[in-house]
Amino acid sequence: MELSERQKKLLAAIVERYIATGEPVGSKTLVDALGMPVSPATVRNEMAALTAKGLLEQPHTSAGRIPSGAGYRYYVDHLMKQYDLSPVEKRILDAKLRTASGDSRQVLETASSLLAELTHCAAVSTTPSDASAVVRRVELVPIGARTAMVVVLTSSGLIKSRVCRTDSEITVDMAETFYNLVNENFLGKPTAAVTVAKIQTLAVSLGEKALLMTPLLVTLAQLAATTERTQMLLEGQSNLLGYREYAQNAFELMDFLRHAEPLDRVFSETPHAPNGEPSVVIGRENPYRELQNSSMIFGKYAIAGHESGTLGLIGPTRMDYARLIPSLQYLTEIVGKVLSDNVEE
Amino acid sequence: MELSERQKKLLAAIVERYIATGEPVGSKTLVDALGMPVSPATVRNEMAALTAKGLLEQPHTSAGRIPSGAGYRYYVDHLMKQYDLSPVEKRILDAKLRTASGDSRQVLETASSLLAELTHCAAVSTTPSDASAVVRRVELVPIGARTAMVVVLTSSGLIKSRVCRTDSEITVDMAETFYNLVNENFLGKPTAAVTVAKIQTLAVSLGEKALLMTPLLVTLAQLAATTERTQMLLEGQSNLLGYREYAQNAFELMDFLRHAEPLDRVFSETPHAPNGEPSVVIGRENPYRELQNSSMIFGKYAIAGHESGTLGLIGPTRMDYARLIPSLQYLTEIVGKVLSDNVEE
DNA sequence: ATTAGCACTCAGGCATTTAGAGTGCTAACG
DNA sequence: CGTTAGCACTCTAAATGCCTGAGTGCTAAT
Repeated sequence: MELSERQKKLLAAIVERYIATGEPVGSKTLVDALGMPVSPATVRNEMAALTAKGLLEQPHTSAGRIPSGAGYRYYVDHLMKQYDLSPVEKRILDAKLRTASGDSRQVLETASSLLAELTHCAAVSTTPSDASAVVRRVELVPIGARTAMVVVLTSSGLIKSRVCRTDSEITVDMAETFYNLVNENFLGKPTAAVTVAKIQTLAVSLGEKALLMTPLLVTLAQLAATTERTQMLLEGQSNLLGYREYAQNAFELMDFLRHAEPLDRVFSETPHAPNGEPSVVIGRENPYRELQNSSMIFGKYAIAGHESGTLGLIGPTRMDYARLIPSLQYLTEIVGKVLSDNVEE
Repeated sequence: MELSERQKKLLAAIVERYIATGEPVGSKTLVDALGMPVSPATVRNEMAALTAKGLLEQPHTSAGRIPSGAGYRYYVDHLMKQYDLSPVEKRILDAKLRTASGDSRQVLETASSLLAELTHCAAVSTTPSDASAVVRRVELVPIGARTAMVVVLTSSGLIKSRVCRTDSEITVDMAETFYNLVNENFLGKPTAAVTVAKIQTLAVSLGEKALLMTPLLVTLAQLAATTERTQMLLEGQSNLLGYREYAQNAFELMDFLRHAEPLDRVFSETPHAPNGEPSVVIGRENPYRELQNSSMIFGKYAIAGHESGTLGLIGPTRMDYARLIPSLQYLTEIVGKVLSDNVEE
């Protein structure tokens, strides 16, 4: 797509103005705003050319132009000047995230909240998942006579725990049997290997102890499963209600986002730059009908060098890409850093 | 307020019809629907009387009547016939909640989700808080050389854990010092007594070990604080978008609900029946402007006999009280039961 | 006490008008 | 040739007026 310098300047101006005001922009407004040394008529000619190339569209004849999907795409890819966060803002975000450190879920929750607040969009994050993760450690914490907490620690730094009630008292002997069983069968194995099926075969060899042991082992399997399954956290859906473009179909979108799992498909199908640059999916580029009025920006965060999960945001196509992309990028970076702290050296 | 039998019957019919259709109901519709042995004119007279008593109101002269706040109130207090859940539904709810048992937060999350789904309203729940709770047990779970998980168990059955990183290695010696310190100073004490201030005074007596110990103790204090602080969980906000009455001010309400803390004030200020009956706050009775188009139904769930937290729902004033009140009541009951399981005998 | 009849009110739907913003085209200009 | 002024044209949004139908309150008759 070949554009003259003037056309580029105009396209950028139109996109930015439309993002700011939400109103179609006309030739006159444009000359006034830019202080251009040409007349509205000239601008009109250029706008007609841009429309012919498919970069702009008209809601109706007597309105100004708004960027088309391709228009936003060109803007994002070639014209946009990114506005980074100020050092102060960065430090604030840093601090807020650090206080949540420890529990990965809580880190992601705060990250999503911060992102939503920062961008006035809906923010989504997926819990880290690492197919190559193995079980590094399992602990049994006594809680009561018949209650214990099972703790699983993976090589990717995930720590998950869950309380388990058993039918009989948990004796020292039982605990020992449990640890032995775990050490022999699961430690160092991929988390995917800790399944209920595997446990059933083990139970056979346990004889009479099996009955007492299974609740603990099943809990362990459930925990292992949660480390595998990526969960979606969504924050700030209500931000979207503020935008005119969602006035009509707010309900539809909200309902789609409630069961956010399909988003994962978008995340994985979109080819993304390996250098940590966020991906941008604009309007119609989106595979889901419900999202075709929306844009998404998302990036992978890396725990100890491994890409593990995604942080993203969803907003109207008319979003402030120049500001939001760097914001998202910064947050994925520090989320990765904070979460990497959990991985032992 | 004295009403004739016929007036009661009419009021109930009007409320129920308006709840079902959302349209103002007129005299003709009413006779048709009820198959009453009187003419529309008679009904009109009665309706005029009910309007005079403040139980009905007219959106405008040429429309039918809709119930006023007082009308709903009278209906809820005197006329309504509650529809209990079917045994099948109850069993399903039971089962779904049991699978979440173990973590109290997760129980409340599922309870809220179920409630939201069941009622098509927004559901809110507060984490249990028990001022009389004492620290029953503290455990330190080794995670890595410099990382440990602190687990706190309270007499009210709450289990909270958090990962803590320290500056130096966690030796057996350190762990022992930690346990001694905890046993002597915090075990059996109210959770409110585990404060950073208290820890600082302890640190003095520790001498050189203080520096190593403080991260662990501070984590402990944070955990104790989380057991104290009631958290709010909100689910199903998007359900509200489906109702006509929220079409206008959806954003305002959503925004209010985001920071749900103020709801706690409503919960505590409303006098509630001690026999486990849910409280109902209708429209204007609500202290917050943002909620004056809404009604709330909520009840306290009890853990081992102590009222601990609240389960509630928020929807349009025009909600199906007769069905929702029993639903909420049933859920508070079983949430209480499930959470009570965590309290050791 | 109940009812039929009737005049009255008012929101919502529909067509019409008006104002204004923005366009595309053409002819003139440097 | 690129740029510009001028102008007729298009189309939306807002304003206006009319009409219809649902629903009411009142009155007089049963």
